[in-house]
Amino acid sequence: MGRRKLKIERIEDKSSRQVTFSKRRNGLFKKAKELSVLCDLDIALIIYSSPGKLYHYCSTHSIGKILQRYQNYQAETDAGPSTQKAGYSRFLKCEELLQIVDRKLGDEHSFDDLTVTDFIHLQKQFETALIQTRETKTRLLLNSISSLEEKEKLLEEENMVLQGKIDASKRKRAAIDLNAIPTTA
Amino acid sequence: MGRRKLKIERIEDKSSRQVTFSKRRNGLFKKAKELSVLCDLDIALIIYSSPGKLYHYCSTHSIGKILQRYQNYQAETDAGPSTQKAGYSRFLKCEELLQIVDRKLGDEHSFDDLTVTDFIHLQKQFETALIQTRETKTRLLLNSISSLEEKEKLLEEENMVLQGKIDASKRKRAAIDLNAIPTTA
DNA sequence: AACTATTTATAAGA
DNA sequence: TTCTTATAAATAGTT
Repeated sequence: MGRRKLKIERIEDKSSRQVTFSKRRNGLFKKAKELSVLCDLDIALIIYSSPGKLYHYCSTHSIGKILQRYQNYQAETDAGPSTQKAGYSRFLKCEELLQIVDRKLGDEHSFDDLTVTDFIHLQKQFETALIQTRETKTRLLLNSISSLEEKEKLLEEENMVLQGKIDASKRKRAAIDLNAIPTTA
Repeated sequence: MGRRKLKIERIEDKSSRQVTFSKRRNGLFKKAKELSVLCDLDIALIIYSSPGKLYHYCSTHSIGKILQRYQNYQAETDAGPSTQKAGYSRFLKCEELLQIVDRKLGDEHSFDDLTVTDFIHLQKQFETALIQTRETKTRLLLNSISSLEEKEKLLEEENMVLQGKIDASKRKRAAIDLNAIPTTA
């Protein structure tokens, strides 16, 4: 649609490629939005432009719903008990993290009106939270181990002392025995 | 564009909504593909349809590149040393997991020609791997703790026995003392 | 950034 | 669903 029919192949001229990108990108976003409104569904559209720039459109449904649908999709494509188990535990983790992040976000955001950028940040927070959770758990377990090791050390020292007492006691008793029992040989 | 101008609002009639979805979805995918070819860029388009169905289009670039760009984007939007650290460790984690999954996939896939579906499965594998790693580490730590607890128990029992010996020894010595020292009072 | 000749997408009908 | 077709919308090349 234009003065001429355009062959669908890479536009070599840089400036006309840029112009076409600008025009068609707007058109694509508009179409995506129209489809999401007309048919009442969630659409995510991400464009990675060459210098690392990122353009995106996301229909304004809650992140929670999108996550949930994604989960459902995963559950659908899952097969076998082990993967289902893993999916389930991942889901719980996400729910926990959602609650944590929700608290952190506080009243600044309504949590039902987030963009893809927010989602990216949210995901980063999830991952950070996951790492921190993992590290905290590991630290606690390691603390538990080192306190047990300390306890072990103390018990061993106590054992040594007790053994020492026993030895001393034996020696004393031997000495007493020597005094108490008259030599007959 | 059609016989009449259509208001952009939710189509209430289910069957005409379905027809419109089918038509416009194809149009949107076509437009996305054209844009990605004309302007030589990566596009991901995901549509979450109501019954949990998922439609997607993804320009055929390598998952590795998309991941990398995503990483770059995250690094760009990062601020502060703590978040950067977290991002870094996450990146390493991904690299490790990529290697693991790469080995698993073997020669079946060329790893440079994956679709969004593959990406979803890959991500699931990442998450499963992460969970398994975490669970294995936790199990090892818990085993370590329980073996230490067992050791502690044995030492405590040994302590008891030694204490018993000491007590017995004391009693004996008291008895011997009574015998050895003549009563003068 | 606007314009406009054309092409393309698609709404309604069959 | 698929095809047809009148019409709306998008956009290529131009200014």
